[in-house]
Amino acid sequence: MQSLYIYNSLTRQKEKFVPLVPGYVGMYVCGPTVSGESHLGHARPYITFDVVYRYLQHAGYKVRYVRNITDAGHFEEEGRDATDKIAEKAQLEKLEPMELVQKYTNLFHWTMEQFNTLPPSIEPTATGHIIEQIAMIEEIIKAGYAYEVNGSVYFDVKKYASNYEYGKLSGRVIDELLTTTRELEGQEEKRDRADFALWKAAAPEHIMRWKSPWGVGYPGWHIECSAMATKYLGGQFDIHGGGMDLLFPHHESEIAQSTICNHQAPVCYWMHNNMITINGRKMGKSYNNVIKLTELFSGQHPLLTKAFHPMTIRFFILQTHYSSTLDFSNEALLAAEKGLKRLMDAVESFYKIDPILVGAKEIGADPNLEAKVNGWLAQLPVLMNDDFSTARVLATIFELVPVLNSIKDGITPAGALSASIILQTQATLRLWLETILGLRLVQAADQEKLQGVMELLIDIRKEAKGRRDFITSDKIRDGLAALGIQLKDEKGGGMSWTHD
RNA sequence: GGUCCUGUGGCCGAGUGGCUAGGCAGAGCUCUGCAAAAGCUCCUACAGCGGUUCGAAUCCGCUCGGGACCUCCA
Repeated sequence: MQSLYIYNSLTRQKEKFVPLVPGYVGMYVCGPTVSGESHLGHARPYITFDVVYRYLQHAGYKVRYVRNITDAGHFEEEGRDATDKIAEKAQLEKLEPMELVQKYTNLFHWTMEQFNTLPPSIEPTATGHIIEQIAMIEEIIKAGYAYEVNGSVYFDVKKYASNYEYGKLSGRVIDELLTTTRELEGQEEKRDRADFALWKAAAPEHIMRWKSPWGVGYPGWHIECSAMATKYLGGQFDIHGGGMDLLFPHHESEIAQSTICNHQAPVCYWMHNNMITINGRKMGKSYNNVIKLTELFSGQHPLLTKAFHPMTIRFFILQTHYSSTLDFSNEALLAAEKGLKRLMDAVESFYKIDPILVGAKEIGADPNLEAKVNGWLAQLPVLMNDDFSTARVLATIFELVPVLNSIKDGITPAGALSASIILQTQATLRLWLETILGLRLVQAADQEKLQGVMELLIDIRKEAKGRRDFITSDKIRDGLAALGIQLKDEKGGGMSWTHD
């Protein structure tokens, strides 16, 4: 297998992927904050890194994939209102904080299943790692890179920057950060405006609170990822993923914290997915333009004309390279839906072809076509190794679609391809579409009864057509169409069907 | 204001200096009781202006447009 190249945000170039320990990969991806429902934008990193996870496994690596659940809550804005986001919402909904967190965690898991993403190896929660976070903060203080004020602890960015590179990942210039004139409230405690909180003292009414060496409070914004990544992946690990919007300050600060505690740069390859936009603007809370995933699945949103299947969304996302912005629109989703259906229909009927039954020989009759097919199949790993180019992988698979359909329809003679190439193509398509890209083909296992019913109806329709009783045959076809099942006459009198 | 990304045909989107991306939509043809599906064919674009080069969507510069981050954000 050729080498995998990954675009590393840290070095701003594609680099050959070499794991720290041969055969093993440690990967950390920033997970959801479970204080509310996930929207389309959140789906992108989880699907992107699901494919990365799948591909690394396919490449033979034993991967430990860690994706956290942020359930301790981030702060609306430093000091403006020391209310934990989760605590605030909980009061509105009259729920216990942990009850709220559980509700949205469950919903998140359900959504991930809909998308057919594999569960991570470890899914640690922030609240379950308060001890580790406190220990890490203590270490940073001991090392002299943090200071305590009134029960809160802040990271000393200026000091860190004098010995290490702060801003390397995000391209920030430390002096600019230090001299920015913009005023934020509640900064009095900090020695410098670029400093960030490691631990915050909790106001009396604050619901989520833990005891610490500095008094009762709650962990700061960035420390959970450093603590959990270190615990499960070690002081240095291979891949860290997340959205581009986390580059600064979140990941930059994560590097700083971990570097102090572990005495090395924590991550070898930083990967960042780009944003999903809507009308050219980032989809995000702050812009008030989000479409929740449940709205997408149900079609209940003013911008949507119908419900969209999770696989359509997965396909839609994979049709673009993860590092490009992806513009959402109802129209774009409709196009993705149609394309996916055409692809899957072609592939599914091709899977049913038995090379022996169709009379394929050991040597194909059309060497040209064979060469083309082989060429496309061989191209797939090459494209994927080029920084996970799922868009080009899909485009290449689409090249095969006319060939597959034409074999199915008997337009291309059965023996054009050799039996072994037919088998190999079937296996390769399954591998890429299902195992690597995670596009689930068959809807459900309850298809058996439906299959039987359909065979019966097809029999009746064939008989009717035989007597040129088109009233009956059309009734069957139209009736099924009304139920969302499309019956298609094929050459030679056969019939096949698909449904939405 | 600072840092960075980006501008591709009706729409979405790949594109490593030279060879057709692909999808959706549209047009024609074939097949067909009709239909649907499918196959074949057509639609060949790279914001603008300069420059480098035998040759640029692809490199450089400028102009114009769009966006992201700098604050919670996938």
